[in-house]
Amino acid sequence: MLHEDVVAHLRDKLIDGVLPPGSRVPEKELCAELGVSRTPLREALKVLASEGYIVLLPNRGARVAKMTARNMEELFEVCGGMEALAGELACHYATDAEIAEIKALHDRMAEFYEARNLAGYYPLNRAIHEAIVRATHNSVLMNLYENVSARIRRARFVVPMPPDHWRLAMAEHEAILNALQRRDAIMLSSILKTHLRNKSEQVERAGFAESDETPVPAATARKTPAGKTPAKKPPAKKNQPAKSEMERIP
Amino acid sequence: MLHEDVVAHLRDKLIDGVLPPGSRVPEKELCAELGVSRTPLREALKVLASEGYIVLLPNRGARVAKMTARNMEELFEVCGGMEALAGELACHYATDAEIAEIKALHDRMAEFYEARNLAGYYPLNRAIHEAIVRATHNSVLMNLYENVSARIRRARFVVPMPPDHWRLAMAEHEAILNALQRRDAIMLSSILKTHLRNKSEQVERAGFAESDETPVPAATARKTPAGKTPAKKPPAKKNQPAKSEMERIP
DNA sequence: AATGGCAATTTTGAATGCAAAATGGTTCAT
DNA sequence: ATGAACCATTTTGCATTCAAAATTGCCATT
Repeated sequence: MLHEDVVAHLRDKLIDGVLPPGSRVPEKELCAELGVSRTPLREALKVLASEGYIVLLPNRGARVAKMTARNMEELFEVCGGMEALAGELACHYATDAEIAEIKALHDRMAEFYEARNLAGYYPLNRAIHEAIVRATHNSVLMNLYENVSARIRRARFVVPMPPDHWRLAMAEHEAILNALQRRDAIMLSSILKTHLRNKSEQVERAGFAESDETPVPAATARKTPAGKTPAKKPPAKKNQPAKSEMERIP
Repeated sequence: MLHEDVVAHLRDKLIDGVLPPGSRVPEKELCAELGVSRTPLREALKVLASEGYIVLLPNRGARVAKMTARNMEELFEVCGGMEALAGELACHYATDAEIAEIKALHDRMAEFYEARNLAGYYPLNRAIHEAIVRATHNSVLMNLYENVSARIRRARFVVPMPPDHWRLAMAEHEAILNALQRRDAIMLSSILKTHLRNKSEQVERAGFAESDETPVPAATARKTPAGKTPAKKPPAKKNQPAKSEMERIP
């Protein structure tokens, strides 16, 4: 299964930001790196484009999809809707065992919160949300959620976590678990949507100005940016919507 | 843009049921039919697989995704969640012009309802739902909705429309328009979810038992577009190799 | 020096070719 | 007769090749 491997590998690279938003996707170098020919690689690019990670420009190759503030907003809106739906469905369809499992995850996460261990907290937070989605027993929703949440995850490197936000998030998680245990669909749905909106606002406040205009030129091993030594651009473009670089999509 | 053409063409074929669920996707014949080589066709298959229309079996080619009752249920659940979200967002983001446009569509649809013209009614019904989603100004949601609703549309050939169901649907649409005009997000969201659930139940009642086990074989040029009247189960086995085709998905 | 045009190179998109796997049919042993 | 094993054919997956488009570099002209 070479094809799926290539898709998975590239998707991870895109989620992890190894290939920076706005940059070109260098077919040749990726072929060399993965040890495959262009055929399976191009197939993978088509798939990743349909998943929203990259954009295909006819006769001009692929570029990594940018993360604009608006785009993140959209993703959060959709993700919030999905989580709300997941909560509602989970209240109907989750088994007691699944709810117990989620409680276990929650308790472990709470311990990390008490210890103020963010690195331990994050994975469990994610695991809980994924477990809720799984508990819907709705594979269509699982797939779409995986896509949307992964696209959001691309932005995770810019989120700080102020103490009061963290406290609020933890309180919301208490309410989430509580509503799920009572199988209160309306309540769980509502809390999850609020939870996501808070996260969205927090991310928005953290700001995307920088990723809006990465002047990143070409490619993979960018030891030395060949193009135009962007080094000192940041202050200049702050207020401008900055379509300067990437918007060459005529 | 040859690649996109191939994807679009095949997707239409899949939505329209020209390639029946469960059947093999004959690469060679589609190449001949579309006048392209296998390379762009296979790229298209990968994309369609990621969109959920077909299933790729390693070293065994592609098969058209089946529509089981459970799968339809899942799609309707997700679609309902999306429409509810769309209604909510549309109340916030729609322009007055967009709402006016939706009202215009609604009024035209109402006329077809009065005339009991189902063929005229359906496209407008769909146009209204799409317009609501567009009015969210959320392109992520638009893309996902397009995918989910198209996958549901594959099942449309089995839905009858009893008079009282139609009356109920029309009443719901009145309420939808009303809530949207008042920008009552909660209400609109709720009505849309109910509206979809009703449609889902109606479709479920119509039944999918048949498509759960379509003995349909290879399927290249199906002149008879998969009418819901196979009616000839006995001879079906005779005409086709039958078993060697379908159930080899271990 | 800056701009415009032209040729060389690179990159993209699709067709073809080739090895491995699966499928189908036949033969042969039980 | 059943079915296990073998070989021929088809199909699949990927690599390679080829033509067209875009990008780049160079030079001439202003």
